[in-house]
Amino acid sequence: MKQKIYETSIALFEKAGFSNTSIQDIVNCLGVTKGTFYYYFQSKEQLLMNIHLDYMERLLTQQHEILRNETLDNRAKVYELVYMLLRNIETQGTNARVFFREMRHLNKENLEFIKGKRDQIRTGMTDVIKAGIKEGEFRKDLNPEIVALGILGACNWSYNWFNPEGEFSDQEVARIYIDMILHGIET
Amino acid sequence: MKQKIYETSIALFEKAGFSNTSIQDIVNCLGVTKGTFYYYFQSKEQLLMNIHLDYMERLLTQQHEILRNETLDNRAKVYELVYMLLRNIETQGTNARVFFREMRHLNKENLEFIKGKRDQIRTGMTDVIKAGIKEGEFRKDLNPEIVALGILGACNWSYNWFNPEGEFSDQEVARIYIDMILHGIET
Amino acid sequence: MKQKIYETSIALFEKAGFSNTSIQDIVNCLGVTKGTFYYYFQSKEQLLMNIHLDYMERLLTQQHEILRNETLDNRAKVYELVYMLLRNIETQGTNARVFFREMRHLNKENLEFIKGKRDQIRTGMTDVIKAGIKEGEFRKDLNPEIVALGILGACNWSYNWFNPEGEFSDQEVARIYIDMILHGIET
Amino acid sequence: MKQKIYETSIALFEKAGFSNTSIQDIVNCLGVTKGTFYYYFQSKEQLLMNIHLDYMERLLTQQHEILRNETLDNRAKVYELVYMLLRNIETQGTNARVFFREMRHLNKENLEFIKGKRDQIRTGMTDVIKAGIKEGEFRKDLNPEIVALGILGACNWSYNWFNPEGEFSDQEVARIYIDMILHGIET
DNA sequence: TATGAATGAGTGTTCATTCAT
DNA sequence: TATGAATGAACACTCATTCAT
Repeated sequence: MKQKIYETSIALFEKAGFSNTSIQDIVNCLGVTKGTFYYYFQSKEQLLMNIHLDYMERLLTQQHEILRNETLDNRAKVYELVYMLLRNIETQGTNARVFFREMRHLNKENLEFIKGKRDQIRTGMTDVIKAGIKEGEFRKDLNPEIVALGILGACNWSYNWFNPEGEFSDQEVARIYIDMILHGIET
Repeated sequence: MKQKIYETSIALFEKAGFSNTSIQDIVNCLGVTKGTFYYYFQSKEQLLMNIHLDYMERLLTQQHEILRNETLDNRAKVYELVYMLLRNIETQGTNARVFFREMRHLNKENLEFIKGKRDQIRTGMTDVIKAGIKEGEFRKDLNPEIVALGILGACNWSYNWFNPEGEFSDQEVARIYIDMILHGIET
Repeated sequence: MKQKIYETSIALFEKAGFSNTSIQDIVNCLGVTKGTFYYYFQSKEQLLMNIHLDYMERLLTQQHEILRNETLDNRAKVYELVYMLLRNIETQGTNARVFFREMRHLNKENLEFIKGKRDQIRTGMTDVIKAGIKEGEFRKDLNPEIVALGILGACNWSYNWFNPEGEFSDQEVARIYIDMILHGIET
Repeated sequence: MKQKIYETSIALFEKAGFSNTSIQDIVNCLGVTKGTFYYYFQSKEQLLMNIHLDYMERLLTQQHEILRNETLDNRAKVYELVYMLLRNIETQGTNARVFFREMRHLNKENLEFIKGKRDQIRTGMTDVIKAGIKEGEFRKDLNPEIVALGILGACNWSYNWFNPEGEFSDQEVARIYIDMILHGIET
């Protein structure tokens, strides 16, 4: 039941937004009553926090795998990170959209916590860029912080438009992005 | 007074979000009463729509200037477009954040309208990429639609982190982005 | 202008009801502003009271004419009274409907006053019935008060259905009513 | 509780009118909160609709009983119908007054529905008159539609003045009305 | 004679949450 | 484990009315 509430909520939050989805909407969808919701979740926000935590946990685990993989050079790591972000947005489109859109409905404390996690993603990317510069793989005249933010922006923004049924798969988009990031678009 | 309500609203919407900002909050800030708000605006949503229209209008006007400027080659146009987007996010940070975050609170009809405008920005960028490919300025082996989305993502995402008081100005960020986009980060 | 406000109000009150018609609605219809309304009328209720007073005044004047006409016997007076009531509902349908429906929106004092006037109509009818009984024109075994209320009910109720464009004119309805009242419907 | 809200509402609607009775007024009367009202009723109007439906249902059931009673001739049926209408106005005075006065506060759809039901009462009466004319019980030179409207008017109007504590009972009024309707008031 | 800005009390309605059962 | 009745605070919005100009 807890799982069912969790999944139904995500689906509804994506469709109508967190604010516009009432507990009543959620339990109506499941044919139970509001009491049931509060048996499993302390509050509406705690449910939202759960969704965020799960999403971040998954991302951080995958990032961790990539970063500690010593068989990859930094070029390959950037590729894997970009692909990982896009893949998660594709395979978990609903969760991803809820994550990116509804973060602001967390209270201050929870928000800080999630922002901290999100920052780990950013610093992970930044560190790879920095390492690549050190190793001579990447140009040293481009600020690694800004470059990382640019790459993350390109990836994260795709939650707005990425369509799994569309012409391009997550892998193809990742390939194009990496090609552009590594070699530029100029002839 | 209309202008004062408009500006106060944007400030509050940014701080707390559209849903979490009540008309009461807005008018309290100004020391007037709710009636006054409704004297100037038909509804809370119409105010939000006004904010969106203004923001898009400004962007589209500036984009138009760039696109029709025949002294610029496509490389220069991409630069100007990137700079324009970042500059607007810097100089109108508050408006920009409200724009990107609260779009979903428009009703269906208004949302479609604004999405149409937003699409003009996207096709503007795409067209420049395509033209650049035709002119031999840009590589022909990278899909222009995806490239455009990548560039816009990198730019737009900056509303999340861009800080006018920070180390880098909009112009510097634009320069780094363009350098990366045109030449890549690889050595 | 006062007259224009007066007439527009009646039209709107009939369409949407007194409560559901705002001063704004009224002045919008005339292309003026609310201040103008309050220049001519002290309050929304005072306007309603004016409408009621006018309607009653007209009715009472006409009733007076009939009652003091010595060339008519009581039978003829009943006919004239019935015809007068129906005619007013026909020719002033809008006013009539506002009168009958919105009386309750007057405050206590005004309501009492109007009810007093309305009672004069009732006692006028009752007195004619009583006189007719005395003169031997009408049966003495029917309570004149109840009979008067029955006749008034039949007439007044017609504001609910009377349609000037319909099959029957006010005069024809009056003739049928009087025939029924005087002779009954039984063979 | 639902029943209590229902009854309290009717009482208040009668006293002050539908528009002038707020949900707050209703729940104050019961010492509960507005939430409770909305737990049982979807809206203020739905409650009004319930009141109307109940009233009409009761009337139509009773009418049905009379019409299908084959032991009654048409004369007797008219009597029973008149008595039924007056009896309901007497015994359910409050409901009746709310019914007659507040019908206009229903929305278009609901209003049409209720008007349809009300029309069944009218056509019921009309049909009896027509049948009576066919059977030779009633005069054939009086239009049955108009006659029916006259009778209904006399009856329905009584919601304005009928007082159960008054000199005359519903039965006595019905007897006088029927006598007048059948035989007329002329000597 | 008319405007237009502003008020303030009120409206119907929503909803996260609680709690006895 | 789940219900269902109830709360109470909040919300967007309306409107008759006032008043300086």
